[in-house]
Amino acid sequence: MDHQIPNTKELGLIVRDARKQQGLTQEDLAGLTGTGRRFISDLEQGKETAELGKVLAVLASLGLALFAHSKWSK
Amino acid sequence: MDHQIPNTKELGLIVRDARKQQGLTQEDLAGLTGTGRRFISDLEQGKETAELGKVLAVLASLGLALFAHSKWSK
DNA sequence: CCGTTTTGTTCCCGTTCGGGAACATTTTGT
DNA sequence: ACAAAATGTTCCCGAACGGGAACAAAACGG
Repeated sequence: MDHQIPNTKELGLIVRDARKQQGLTQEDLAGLTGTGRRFISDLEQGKETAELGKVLAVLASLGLALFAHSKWSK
Repeated sequence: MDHQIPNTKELGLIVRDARKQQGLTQEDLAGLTGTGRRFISDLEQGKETAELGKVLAVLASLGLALFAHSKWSK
């Protein structure tokens, strides 16, 4: 299933859904990605200033692949 | 055209390509997104710690839509 | 070629991240 | 309803972001 990511709030929801679907707690996910529970909480709340690298790590841990689709494309 | 984004380096390349395709300088893009030229340069170089919200703003300015695709999906 | 433009990199510096821990609140299960 | 677990939130604090400006190097065009 594909989710568009227009903003950080939306991303937060996606992360939360994926995490719950896999029966993980925030603490579990934090452990898997080498971050802290605070970071996961902030991310799920849509914090704008979360660091990109860690966000990608979290997504990867959840088995979520990111794609950029160009409208103009080519 | 779709690009996968496994890490920040890859994202940097995607941003740069899209920017050039549209004939924009880093300064132009920085202006469009309300950031600084330094941020754009860092981003294109794959800086891990770039702030998520600004990254999304840059992608939007370039007409790039982001998608999360779940492997397990459903 | 050589001047112009673009980009990479460094500096200063105010602001903020995010880890860890503690506490409050909410959610969950029985 | 109640205890336990999970999550939200605050604090302390070292580390680093990123804007702006300046300079060097690289890319580009005529």
